[in-house]
Amino acid sequence: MSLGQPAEERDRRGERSTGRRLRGAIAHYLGRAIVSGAIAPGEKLTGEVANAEALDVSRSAYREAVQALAAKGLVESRTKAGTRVLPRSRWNLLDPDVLAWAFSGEPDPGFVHDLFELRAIVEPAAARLAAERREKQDIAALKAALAKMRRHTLATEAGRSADREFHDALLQATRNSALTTLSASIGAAVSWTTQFKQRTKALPRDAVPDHVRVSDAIAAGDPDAAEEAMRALIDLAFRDTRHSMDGAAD
Amino acid sequence: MSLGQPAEERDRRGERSTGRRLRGAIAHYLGRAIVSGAIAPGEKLTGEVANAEALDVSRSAYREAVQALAAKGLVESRTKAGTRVLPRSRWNLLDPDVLAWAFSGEPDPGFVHDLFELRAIVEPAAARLAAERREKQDIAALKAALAKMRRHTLATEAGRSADREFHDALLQATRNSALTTLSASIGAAVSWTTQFKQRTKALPRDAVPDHVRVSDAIAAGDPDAAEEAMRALIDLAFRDTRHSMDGAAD
DNA sequence: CTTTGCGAATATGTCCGACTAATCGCGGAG
DNA sequence: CTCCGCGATTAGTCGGACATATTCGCAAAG
Repeated sequence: MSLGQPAEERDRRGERSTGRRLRGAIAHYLGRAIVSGAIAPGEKLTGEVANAEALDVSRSAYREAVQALAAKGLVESRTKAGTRVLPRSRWNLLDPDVLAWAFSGEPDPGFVHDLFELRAIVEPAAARLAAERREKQDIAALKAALAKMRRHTLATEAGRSADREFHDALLQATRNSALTTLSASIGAAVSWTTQFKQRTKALPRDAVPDHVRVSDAIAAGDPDAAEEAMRALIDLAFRDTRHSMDGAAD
Repeated sequence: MSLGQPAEERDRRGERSTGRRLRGAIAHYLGRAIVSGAIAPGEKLTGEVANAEALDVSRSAYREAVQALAAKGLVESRTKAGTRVLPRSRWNLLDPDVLAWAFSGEPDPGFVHDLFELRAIVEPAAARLAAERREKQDIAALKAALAKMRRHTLATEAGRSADREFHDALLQATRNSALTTLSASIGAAVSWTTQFKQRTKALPRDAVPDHVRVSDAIAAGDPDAAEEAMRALIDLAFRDTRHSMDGAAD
C-alpha cells in the first residue's frame, strides 16, 4: 500500500502512535468496535479483502490483527462462513488489551460493578496470603509504591501508575503465579476506573491512608488485618467510583 | 528453537486434526515449547524465515501463529531484535489455550497448587453470590449437570465435561461477566487436573455428593452453606490431586 | 582510551497477487 | 419431495518483494 501521504493516511488508519505497529492499530480499531458493541456478537464482519481495502491496509496486516482478536476470544473465523463476533461469554474480558478497549470509550457501569466485585473477592484474599508470605523485598516494594503515591496525586498518570505498582507488588507477594496473572488485569482495571473517577470532580478522597493500613498489616504479618483493610479499601474505592458515575451519568 | 525434524508434510498435516488450521498447529507447537520451558523466557527464537522453512510452512502462516502467541503475552516481536519469550509474569496463564499447553505435558505441581489456591478464593465466593442471585434456570442447569455426572464417571470425558458444566453453571448464576470469564479458565483447569488425578488408577472418591451439597445450598438460597460446601469440595479435590501427584506438592 | 556518530547489516513489518481448501447454497437428477 | 453434486464464495496458505526500524561495528573526534 502506498504510504504516499504519511501523516494523513496514518491518521485514517487509526492513530498509530509511537511503537504501535500497523496491525496493532487495526486490532485496536476492531477491538474497540467489538467491545463497544458497534459490532454485535454473532454478527459477521465484512470480508477480508473488502475490509482491508476499506482500512487501506494489506490483507496480511488485517489478517494478523484478526488473529490477535481471535486469540483473545473476540472473534472466530471459518472458511466460507466468514469471521463472526463470538458471544460475550467467550471473550477474554480479563485480557489487558480487551480491558483497555473496554475502557477506551464510555465504560459500562455494569461491567465496572462486576470488576469491583471480582476485586472484592480476589484482593482481600490476596492481601491475606501476602501477609503470610511476604519477604523483605515485598514490603520494600509496597512502601516504595506508597511513597510514589504520596508524591503524586491520583489525578496524574504517575500517581495511577504508583497505585498500579502497589496492587502489583501485593499480588506478587502472594507467590502465586495465577494471582500474578490477574495482577495485570486488575491493575489495568484499577487504573481505568480511577482515571474515570477523577474525571468528574476534584479528588473525592485521599486514597493513601487506606493503602497505608493495608501495607502496615502486611508488613506486620497480620493476615486478618490485611484482609479487612483491603476489603475496606476496595469498598471505599467502589463507592467513590459509583458515586461519580451516578453523578455524571451522561 | 528450531525443530530437528526434517520436513514431514504428511505428519504435520495429520497433526492438525479436525478443524485445526495450520497456524493453529504451529501456535500449539510453539506454545507448548514455551510453556514447557523448552524455550526459556528472555531467549530469542529462530528468525521467521529460517523457522518457517524448518517447519515447512509459509512465512505468513508462521507469523500468524506468532501473532496469536503475542496476543497471549507469551512472546514479543521487535524489528531487528527478533522475537523473544517474555518473562512468565507477562504470560496470560489463565488463557484457555495457554492452560491447555501447560497441561499437555507433565503439569508443574507448583502451578497446579496455584490454580487450586485461586479456585479456593474465587469459587466459594462465587457460590455465595450464586446462592443469592440464582434463578430457576440456574438451578435447573446445576441439576442437569449433576445428572450427567451421575451417569458418567469422572474417568470419562463425558463425566469431566459434566463437571465443567456444573462449575460453569455456577459461575453463570453469579451474573458477573468477569467471573464468567474466569469460568472458562477455571473450567479448563478443573478438567485437566481431574484427568490427571484419574490417571493414577483407582478412582479415589465419588465427587457427586460434594457437588450435591453445593447445588442444594444454592437452590435453597443459603449463601453461607453454599460457600462452605464449595470450600469443602475444593479442599477435597485438591487433596486428591495432590495425593495422586504424590510427593511433588509443597 | 573513551565517546560519539554514522553507515550497513539484518530481522521483523507490510504489501501484493495467485492459488488452495473448505463449505454453503442452488439447481437438477432420481 | 428428497438427495446429491457442482459452482460460487470466503478464509487459508503460499512465495517473493520491498519498507522500516534497530542493532552493531567501525571510524573519527575528543
